[in-house]
Amino acid sequence: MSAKSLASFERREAERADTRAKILEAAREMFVQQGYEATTMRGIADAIAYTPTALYHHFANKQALVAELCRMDFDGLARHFTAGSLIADPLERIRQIGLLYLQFAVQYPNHYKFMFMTALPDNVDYHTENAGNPERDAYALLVLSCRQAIDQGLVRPEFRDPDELAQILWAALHGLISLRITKHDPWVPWRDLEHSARHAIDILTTGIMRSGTAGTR
Amino acid sequence: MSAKSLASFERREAERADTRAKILEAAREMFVQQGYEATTMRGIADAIAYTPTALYHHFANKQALVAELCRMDFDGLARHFTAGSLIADPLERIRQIGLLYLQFAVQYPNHYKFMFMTALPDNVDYHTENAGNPERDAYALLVLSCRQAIDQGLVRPEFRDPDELAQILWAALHGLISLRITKHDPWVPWRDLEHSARHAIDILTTGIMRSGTAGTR
DNA sequence: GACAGGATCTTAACGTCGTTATATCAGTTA
DNA sequence: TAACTGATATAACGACGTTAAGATCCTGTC
Repeated sequence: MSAKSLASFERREAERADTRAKILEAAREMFVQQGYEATTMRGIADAIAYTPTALYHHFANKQALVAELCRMDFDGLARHFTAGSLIADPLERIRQIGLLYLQFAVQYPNHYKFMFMTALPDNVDYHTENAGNPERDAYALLVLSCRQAIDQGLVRPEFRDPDELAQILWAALHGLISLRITKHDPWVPWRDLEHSARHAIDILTTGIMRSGTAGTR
Repeated sequence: MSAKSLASFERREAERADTRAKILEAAREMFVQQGYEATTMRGIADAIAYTPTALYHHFANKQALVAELCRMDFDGLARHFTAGSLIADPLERIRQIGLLYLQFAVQYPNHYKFMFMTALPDNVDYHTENAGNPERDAYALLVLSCRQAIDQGLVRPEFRDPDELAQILWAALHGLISLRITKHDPWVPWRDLEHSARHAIDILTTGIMRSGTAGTR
């Protein structure tokens, strides 16, 4: 392969990456504004002046496209958390993680909906190589904080399992967020989300703490 | 209108109600087994040997059909709770409501998914006249229990709002349930649902209680 | 008993979706 | 220049929710 051919090969590859990025960008915008179901392959193609078929040369199908967006969003969430990973006190850090999580959900509700409220088929694998790394995986960060809280004797002895603890804490906030996203009826007189979330975090950390521990906040 | 015509009129009405019930029954079964999206009007029609068009003479569209099922399921949930409404102590009753809620979700996961994890368009109204009645509306029962707990001085003074309290409690369990329904990946090492739910209820009630109150369970 | 009216159901179709088999067309390579 | 390769387009398939137009059958009236 000549030097020239190498250069053109690289150029072609760059072009390919470019249209791929354009597809993702258009898909992200449509998805964020209209949600998963309302976003169609035809619509994405229209937005960037391609035919629907062209998308299938860059992504196997709609799910693969959407899995790629998902991957990027999980990375974004992890980055959203790095600021909070510095606080030393585990319980205080858990509180901060909760508030950052809420902030992410409020800021990007459709991303949130897609990341945590959409069941993807089993064959779709959107996990990065960062799984388990607390600096790149938000769940791992939460588990780590729980483990430290347990190890430092801050937690009631009934709750020795950091994963279970992390799941309970996560679920409490996810429940508040997802119920509001899903059920916007007048049936339930919803209270202010951030206010409720702060109270929930307060209740949970208090309920977890070994009685006599300082920091009722 | 003669006596005979009245009788036949009633018979026709009964027949109509009968096919309507058949549609609902088939729809429920398909929905419970395959979920909302996978259940098609054509499929329901096939199951009861009608054409898809026939369904539209009984329900305006798929959403209306599904709203009717929803209405019935909310009634079922409320009935699921009447057994638990008898316990006198409010906090203990809240614990029992939580466990019954979990039991319902485990027993009818697709009903649950449909009732609490599916966003219906705003124009769909599936609320019965029972809204607000603690004996027929599960949310109202939970709010009532929270209000009684507050009134009896069992709750920390920060949490005076029974609706907010009810929403936090509900959300904590809903989060556990819905995350497991949605995210069945290997990314998170999920713990046993019932075990986690019992711990969550324990954490929440402890976190809510005015310190010094008896019944740490 | 014949006949109009209305309710119930069917036939056939429309427009949408995700997806794919086939064709086209450009740039690269030989 | 001719073959090759990869990106894009055309046209179509089958499935979906839904609907317009007709068929069928029972009812009540004359």
